[in-house]
Amino acid sequence: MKEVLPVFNSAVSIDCVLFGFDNGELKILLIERNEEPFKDWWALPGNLVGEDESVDQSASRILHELTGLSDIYMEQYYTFGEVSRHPQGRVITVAYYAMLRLGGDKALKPLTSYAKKAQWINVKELPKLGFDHQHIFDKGLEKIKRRIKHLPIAFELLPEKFTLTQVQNVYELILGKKLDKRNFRKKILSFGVLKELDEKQKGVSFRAATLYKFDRRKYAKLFGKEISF
Amino acid sequence: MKEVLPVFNSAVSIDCVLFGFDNGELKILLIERNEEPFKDWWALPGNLVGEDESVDQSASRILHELTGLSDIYMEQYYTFGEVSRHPQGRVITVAYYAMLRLGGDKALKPLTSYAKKAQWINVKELPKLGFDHQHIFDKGLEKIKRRIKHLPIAFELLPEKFTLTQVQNVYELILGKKLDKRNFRKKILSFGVLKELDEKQKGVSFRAATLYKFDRRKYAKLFGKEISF
DNA sequence: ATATAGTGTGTATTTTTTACACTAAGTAAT
DNA sequence: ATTACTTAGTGTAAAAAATACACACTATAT
Repeated sequence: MKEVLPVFNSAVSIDCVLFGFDNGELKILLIERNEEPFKDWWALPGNLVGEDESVDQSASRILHELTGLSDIYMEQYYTFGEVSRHPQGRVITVAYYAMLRLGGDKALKPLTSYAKKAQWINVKELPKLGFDHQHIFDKGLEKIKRRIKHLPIAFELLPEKFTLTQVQNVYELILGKKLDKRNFRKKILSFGVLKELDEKQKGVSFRAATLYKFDRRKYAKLFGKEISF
Repeated sequence: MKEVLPVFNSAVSIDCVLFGFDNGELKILLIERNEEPFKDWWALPGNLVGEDESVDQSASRILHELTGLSDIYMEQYYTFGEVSRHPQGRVITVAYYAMLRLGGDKALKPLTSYAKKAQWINVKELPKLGFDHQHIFDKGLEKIKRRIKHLPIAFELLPEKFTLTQVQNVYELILGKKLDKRNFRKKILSFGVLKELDEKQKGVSFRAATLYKFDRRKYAKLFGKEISF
């Protein structure tokens, strides 16, 4: 298959921006690096692409190795290719994002010594990140802001069963503004991707809210909202 | 600056999908290759990224070398990273698109022997393309479809001065469907980015249409249309 | 003068978006 | 059991946006 090898002009890496929602907070998954450069710094989970895997496969593998998470569907959103973005040489990085339900259950355990640990960190209290990862994160946040306005993708952040107020909280956190309760409910239900359950919220010291779940089938049929001519 | 070179795991290339509108047709810029692999095939203008240029810079340079075009603002839209997409080895490619006004004036002249020629080709009569370029093109077309519904970016395809009917033609070609004339005009003017000129279309054997031009300042302020909550 | 071909325009209807405030239900404390 | 507290849950009117729809105008060519 390989006749003439192309010149290798840059290494290629993956960086992952994983958003999670927990305890009313929007969080992002970071690792504490155990290798130079930026040893002991916080950074996005990322590493070099392998020679025998597609970039999509690579993203899943790298995320798994650094955090122990698997079966996370991530979407590619941008490739960062400034010449000096990596201090040790030319590395072009392909960025992925995903939105995730956090449940406390899944423990984060790096499977390699490349990361000391992986941790969910509130986006409002981000530490200084290595490389150009702050920039990559910023673009990722922009991306999901646009995204949740087109597809009601934010359900991925929620537990299996959730209340409408929780959904609204997620939207408000991502968009960074308050929304009207009645209008929000009308709208979100109008997408037709939520199924009302016979069940109520438990363990609260006030009127329990109805639980809903997300209908993946109907969701799959939804496409972006667009200007109509 | 470089302390430890990262492993080179893949080469990185750029491919450009340039859309142009001319003579009522939506066209795309292709080159006829003069090098293996796919010698004598049509392909998207593309080549390897240089070590001392960002991917954005690279895209401009490569386009220039293969077609003679310069000062084209291109936007990155996706990175294709399947393992075997290039028959000679691992090459991950970053795809860019742009929309361009065609005027016949600018001649296309490859500045390197890598391409025999560059030519605008009607998207309805695309030849078989080398590599996975058909796929890259398809994704690019999807991208601009979504794009023109959010920003009235389609003006980039039109000459300096144009009629509303021309604008409508472009939209109909890209979206692949007929639009209502009165509603289209109402909508497109409502964006407030068109300036009506005192001038009329020339050289037609029927009532001449009013010419408009595009107001870049107002355009810059426009952002995507979004779901409101 | 007439045929032709594209230009240019308005209104009524429907749908979507927005703004806005009170009652209902469950828990906890007394 | 009454009360206080806290969040859940609901409707309507007004404004804005989207849609559907048809004919007269005007420049040119013959």
